[in-house]
Amino acid sequence: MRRIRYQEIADALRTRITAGEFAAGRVLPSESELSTTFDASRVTIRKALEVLRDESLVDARQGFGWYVATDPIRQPLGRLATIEEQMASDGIKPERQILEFAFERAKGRVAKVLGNIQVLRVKRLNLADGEPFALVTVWCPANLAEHLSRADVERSPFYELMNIPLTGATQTIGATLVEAEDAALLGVPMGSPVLRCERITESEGGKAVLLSQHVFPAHRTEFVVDLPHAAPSMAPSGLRLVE
Amino acid sequence: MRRIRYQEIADALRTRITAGEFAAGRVLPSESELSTTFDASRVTIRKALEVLRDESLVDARQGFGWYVATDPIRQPLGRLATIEEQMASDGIKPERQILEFAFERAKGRVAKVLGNIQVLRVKRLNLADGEPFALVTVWCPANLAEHLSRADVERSPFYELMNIPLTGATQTIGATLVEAEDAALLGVPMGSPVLRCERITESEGGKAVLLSQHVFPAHRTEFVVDLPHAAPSMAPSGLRLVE
DNA sequence: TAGTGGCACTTGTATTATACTTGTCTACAC
DNA sequence: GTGTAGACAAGTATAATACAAGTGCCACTA
Repeated sequence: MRRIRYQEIADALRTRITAGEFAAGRVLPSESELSTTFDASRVTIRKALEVLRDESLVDARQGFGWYVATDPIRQPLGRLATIEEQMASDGIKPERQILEFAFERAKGRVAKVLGNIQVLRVKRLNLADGEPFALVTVWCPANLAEHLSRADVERSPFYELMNIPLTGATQTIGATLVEAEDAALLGVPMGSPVLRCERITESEGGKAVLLSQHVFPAHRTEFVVDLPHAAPSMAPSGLRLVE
Repeated sequence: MRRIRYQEIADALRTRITAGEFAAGRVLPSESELSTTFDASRVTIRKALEVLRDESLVDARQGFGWYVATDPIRQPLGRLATIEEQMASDGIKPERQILEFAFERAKGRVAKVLGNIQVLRVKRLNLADGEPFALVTVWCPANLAEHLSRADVERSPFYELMNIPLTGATQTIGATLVEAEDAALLGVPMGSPVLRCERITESEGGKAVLLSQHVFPAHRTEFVVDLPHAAPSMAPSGLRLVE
């Protein structure tokens, strides 16, 4: 069965666009240009583009050209897949095992970040295909966590459970040797390197509403950071010296 | 993929301005001067400058000229300070020590990223106040590195020496135990954890033009990543599993 | 010395022309 | 219904030009 030509072209363009070949806001090649590259008449190219316009993937202005539509929802999709999406696409089933679940008074680093208040502390082991790959402790102000049950945090990621908008986060990544207790939980030998990550998640107004510490066995995990513009530095951007 | 000309020029000017090429309060080249250097009409140059004025990056006075706006608040938007700026503000003097400098044929991982071509390989030790904090190896296609001398790469960061525009980079961060040779160079005991980072820097069109591998002693360094919008995931965004 | 005018330069703002784009139509073939 | 080929209208970005108005500077003058 032969496919209709303009739909073929639409498919080709769609994949190239969703692959990020044309960044948002940039202009596609003109109809006549595409006409020569696809060896099709301008009318056919137009039909293909109009299919994509119906999908609100692209748009056009007379005298200007075709450009990929700026869809804010599509943006995060263009970035790196989160680890859960990656797992899902790999057919790996993520599991969570709650180790600790307690309301208590913030102290030390937690009090410094969230304030000297009552907090919920959840310690959780994340597994991929039965293998542990992350040990996470999350602290959340008690007044924002009153509706949460132990079953809730076992079933869903924490960020989905917050019923206030989360606007941003700052993340610190370092490396250390694994501690004895963590080694047992993660199933790695003593002396293994681990990635340590602290994340402060903010709500509107820049107020910190979540503090989380993550421990990843280094042999199974790595971070990938996309930098839209290379910083003029000898060091990868974001690195800093600690005393 | 076509781009609107004046936006291209605005981008070029923006990077040059944010890179500090024109100190705050100083005057930019005149419109007609820019017109000849960019080989564009004055109208187009004006449009580009007006884009930057909307970003309150520059401003103009009739009969005087264009000057970069003195807006210190804008700085954090220019993303995190590089490690060199941080050092400068701390009064620490960065030094570089060239360990290896050789033209050779790409092989293995290097060939996979840059292609099977002739490359320049530079291995460099970075020091802060005389203390080593990073071991960096950079591979660069030979045809882009012909003008570089050993003294050049000792004096300046690599990214400043490239005379083609660098548009972005992808960075992978992991942790391992230090290798014997690296331990000696970095002055850390065997069995210490280190942060390992691989960075692929791209030029226009997404073509990889630099491959660099970095080793940082974990006790002195950590990464800080600002996430404009928190990803809905239990894991810090960018983490991925390795086999 | 102090003031003034001229001059070269700048930005601000038009106008015109041109090349290129999309939008739309007709005619024709399969 | 699908595709090709062509033509024309309408819209856009840019180039080239011209001129008004503001600024800085310097030589000249009283």
